This record gives sequence, structure tokens and C-alpha cells, in this order.
Amino acid sequence: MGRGKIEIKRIENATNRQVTFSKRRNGIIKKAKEITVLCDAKVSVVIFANNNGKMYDYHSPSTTVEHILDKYQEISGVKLWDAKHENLKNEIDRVKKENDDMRIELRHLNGEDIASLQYPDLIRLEEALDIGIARINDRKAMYCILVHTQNKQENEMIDGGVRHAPQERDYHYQIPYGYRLQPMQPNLQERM
Amino acid sequence: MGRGKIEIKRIENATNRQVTFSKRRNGIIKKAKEITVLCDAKVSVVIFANNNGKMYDYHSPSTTVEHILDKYQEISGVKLWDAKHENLKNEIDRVKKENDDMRIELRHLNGEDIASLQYPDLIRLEEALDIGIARINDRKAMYCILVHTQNKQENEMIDGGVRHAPQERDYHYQIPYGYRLQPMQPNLQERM
DNA sequence: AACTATTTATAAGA
DNA sequence: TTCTTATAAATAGTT
Repeated sequence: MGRGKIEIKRIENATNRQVTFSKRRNGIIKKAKEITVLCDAKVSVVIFANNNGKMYDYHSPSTTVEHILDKYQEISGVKLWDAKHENLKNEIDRVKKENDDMRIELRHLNGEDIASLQYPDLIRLEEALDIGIARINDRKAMYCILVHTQNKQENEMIDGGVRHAPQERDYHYQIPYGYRLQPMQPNLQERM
Repeated sequence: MGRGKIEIKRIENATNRQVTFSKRRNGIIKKAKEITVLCDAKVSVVIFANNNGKMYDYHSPSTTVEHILDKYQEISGVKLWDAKHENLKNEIDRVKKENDDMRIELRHLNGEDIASLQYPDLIRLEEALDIGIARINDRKAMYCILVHTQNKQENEMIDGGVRHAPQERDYHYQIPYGYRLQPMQPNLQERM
């Protein structure tokens, strides 16, 4: 489409090549704009000149490059982001694995999904639970002591004619009256 | 460039639009190939049909999409990866948060880091642990029953003159001789 | 999917 | 470069 027909092969004359590049580049981008409007298409064109590396591009409106690339990946199956994001993905996998392991352990501690466990595993679980209970009872006992002390202090204050508003840390209303101190676990202290 | 001149605006007739899309799409990709050869250019064209979402693309040889994108970013200053990056980071944060929560719960169940817990939380924990222990004991009991049955079967086999190789599921070596059955937890069945 | 009358793109020249 | 213009190529409407 010009004064003469040309063969489609590299134009050896640099000036000529540059001129043709410029003309045809504009042509392609014009066509891209046209098909966008005429046919409601999404188009993305990126052209680099080989000599100066300058870039020319067109992207149809309401189409971000990201969007086009996402679709490109999805359809072509090429994973563009992998190189860049492999590390992040690996970390996600690692954390998710950790997550799954903990979820399983939690379920086991709750006595769920234990059908597949060997007998020694059951023993181990029971021991872990026993330790937990021991420590929690220990802590409960400390609350009782604390409340006891606090009550004593409050009584002394009333005696002195001063009454305090209930504090955040007035726990005793949560503890049943007469709650008995749990005996300390004799073998617990060495672990704490 | 056809029988009649057309205005560059959306073609309303769907069939016509589809035909024009097809023709012009081929035209653009042909032009892209030509400029690649003639001018030694790097070209990337991606076209999506709006109706079926089908993708058509061309990328000049020795030009990966990644390469073009890298250059695109470098020149345009647009950070294409950021959006993707952000999503992955958010997921990591989300999973890590889940992770931390579970880690805390595990520590609590183990009776650790409970100094900051309120009394009702301690009660809740203890109840959870009790349930776990009950279920595990229940399971242990099932092992004992199983082993008992198995032993009986083996004895019968020996009586019949046949001796079997030890099976995978011969658990009894893991259970101390004379291990006594744990009493079932009376309030456990309704939960299982 | 072909055909072809026209429009459009562009190669070569100024 | 940019403009011009002859001609090749693309394609709108038709079959």
C-alpha cells in the first residue's frame, strides 16, 4: 500500500526503517482505537522501537493494564507474577501449613479427630491437658487469694470511713461464694 | 476502506459488530507482525472480544510478556506489581493473625500466659480441657477393648493351629499390660 | 466464507 | 522531517 509493493523483511536502510516504523506505529494504534470503539473490544498495544527503546502504547478506556494482564494470565495460563511473587507465595504456604498444624493440634486437645491417633499420642495429649488443667487451677487459686486480700482491704477502708467505687479488678463477683482453693500441683512448679 | 465509509462509533448490529471485530482483529495482528519484521520492533498486542471474552494476542519473537511489562513499568513508572503485591501481603497478614490467635489459644490450653485472663476465661479453658480429657479417655478405652478382642481372636487362631504375622494394627504392645479401662464420662456421650 | 467497490494506509519521492 | 501522491492493502457492504 504505497508507491511500490514491499517485501515483509527487515528494512536495511536505517532512516527508511525509522520512517516506516513511525508511520506504521501510528497506523496500528489508530486501528486499535477504532476496533475499541467500533466493536466494544478491550485492546492493549505496546510497541518498542528497537533503536532508541522508546515505548508507545495504547490501552482501551476502562481497561487497566493490570486487568488485561490478569485476563491474559488466566486465559493463557502463563504465570507472569510468579517470579516476582514466589517468595510471598512461599511464605503464605508456610504460614498456612503452620496454621493447619495448629488447627489439628487444637482439635486434638479438644478431643476431636482423635480416631486416627496411636495410643502413645493419646497419652501425650492427656498429659498435656493435665498440665494445662493444673496450671489453670493454680491460677484460679491465685484469684481466690487476691479476692480474699482485697476484701480484707476494703473492709479496713470502710472501717476508716472511706468507701471506694467498685474497681475493674473486683473479680470476686465472678467467683462463687466459698470457692475452695485448689490444691497446688506438687510437680507443677518446676515447669513454670 | 470498504464499499462505504463508516463513522467510528459502536456498531449496533451485533452480527455486523462481530464480523467487523474478526476482520479488524486479524488486520491489527497482521500489522503488528509486519512492523516487527520490517522495523525490528518489539510489539505486544492483546485484544479481548467484549461478547465472549475470548482473547487474541500477538507478541513479537524473543519478547516475553514479562520483558515487555518490565520495560513498560520502567518507562511509564506505573507499578504494575503493587496491586498484586498488596493482595498477597494482606493474605499473609490475615493468615498470620489467625496463626497468632491459635498460638495463644494453644498456649492457654497448655496453661501458659494465663496471667492476664479473667476468671470466667479460666473456667472456660478448664471446661474445654475437661472435655478433651474425657474424649481422649474414651478413645483410650476403645483401644483397650479392641486389643482385648484381638487377643481373644489370636488365641483362638493359635488354638486352631494357625499363627499370623503381627499386623500393623497390633496396638497392644503400646499399652501397658493390665491397663485398666477408664470409666466412660457419663456426660460425654451427648457431645460426641 | 467469498467478492469487490471503496476507503485507508503508506512507500517513495519532493 | 513533513507533505504529497500513486499505489497497495484493508475492509464495509453485498452475495
